[in-house]
Amino acid sequence: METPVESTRERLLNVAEQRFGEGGYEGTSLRAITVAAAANIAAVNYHFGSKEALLRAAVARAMAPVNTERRRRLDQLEARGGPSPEQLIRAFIEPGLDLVLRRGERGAVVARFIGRIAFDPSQRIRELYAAESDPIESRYLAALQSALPHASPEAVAFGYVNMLGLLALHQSQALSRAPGIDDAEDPGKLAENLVTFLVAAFDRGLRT
Amino acid sequence: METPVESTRERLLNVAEQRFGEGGYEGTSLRAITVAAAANIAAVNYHFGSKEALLRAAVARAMAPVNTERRRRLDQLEARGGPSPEQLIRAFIEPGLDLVLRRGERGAVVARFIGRIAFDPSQRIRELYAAESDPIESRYLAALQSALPHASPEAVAFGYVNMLGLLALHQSQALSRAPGIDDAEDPGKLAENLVTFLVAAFDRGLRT
DNA sequence: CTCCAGTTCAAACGACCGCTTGAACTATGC
DNA sequence: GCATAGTTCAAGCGGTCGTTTGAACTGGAG
Repeated sequence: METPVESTRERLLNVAEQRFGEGGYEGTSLRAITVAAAANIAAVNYHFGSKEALLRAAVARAMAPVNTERRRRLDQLEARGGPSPEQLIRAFIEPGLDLVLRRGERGAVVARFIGRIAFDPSQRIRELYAAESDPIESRYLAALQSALPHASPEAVAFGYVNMLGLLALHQSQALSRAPGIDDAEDPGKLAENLVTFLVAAFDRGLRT
Repeated sequence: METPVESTRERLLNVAEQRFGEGGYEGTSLRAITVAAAANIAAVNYHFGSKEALLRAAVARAMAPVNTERRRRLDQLEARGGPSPEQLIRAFIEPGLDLVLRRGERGAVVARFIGRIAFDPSQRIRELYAAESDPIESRYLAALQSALPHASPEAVAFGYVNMLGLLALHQSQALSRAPGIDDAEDPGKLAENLVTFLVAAFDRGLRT
């Protein structure tokens, strides 16, 4: 059996990250969420205040473990000194794919939610995601720069946004329509493929 | 002065690709489009039939020159025989960035529109884009496979979707919030950076 | 001038949107 | 038993959505 009792607030967050991940922010109505969560519409405004506040809470909850794991890995790598590009890329990618995709059905839902919100059509929504991941961004950029001393800051930043984008893309599962690709088959294999792809690009694909 | 006469139909398409590119499909209302196009709301249903049909027409019109150029380049490369991965990547990326970004303000609008629609939250919308680019997809996959005989079909497909995704990402200008990145500064330079990045990834970043 | 197909228009349709209200329910502390 | 704070509820608010309607306008053909 599932958890016997789940608060209305938790049910709303769970359904919100599922529906927002499927249809985006604009494409998902509060009514659709509350019906699926067996809650009253007013419950959203009672517990969160507004639709956007519900999204904000869902993003914060979903990102928290990913951010924590990334911080932990960065701390660990920096303590040992001089991490390689591959180690840094792993420390960024794996918490986003592994940690989240390995948690079964719910993990995939969370991953898709994060990936979808990160590149939502609305800039307002994207900034909401960015605010949640910004604190670690500068740390990664600095660490990558140290690991790639021959690359210009612009080149490092270019590689970073590409890494961020590709991760979000695979998280959102928006490209599963592509031929011969079955992302969710083995998350670990996907993570390995993505890391290999990015390591090669960082190593030899950045203009000075 | 601008073009003196522009049909209602053309004005609707122009404004549609601008607004859809800014706010996404769900986030843009027909009223916002028709007001900006100085047209009546009913004109949309008269000329196209529905909101989705307007989007479909806008996607078709925006993709047409890109597809044509990609086909032309593929024909040319295959006529000469045995194109390299870099040549194939250029033949895919440059029509999407160059050809479209070099056309000034309107070009950037078209690019953002295409990039945004390609990864819209709604699967229905994404398929609408996919239908427009599918015909060439299989040609690219086959050509890439020939150029990378050591890579498995899965690896080639993986590289292809990453290429597609990164192109869409840079077209959509969704990552301009990132630090030190100014995509639109020099589209040619962006194209070069992206090609270099992808060539390295394809050359050494694909698992067998 | 008349006609007519093509196009544009103001107005309204029903449906759905996010959000609010005020009452009803629930559980805990006294 | 009773008050009280926390939570849920049905109902409805004003507003916007995509779409439709039927009339008005337009310009060229006969």
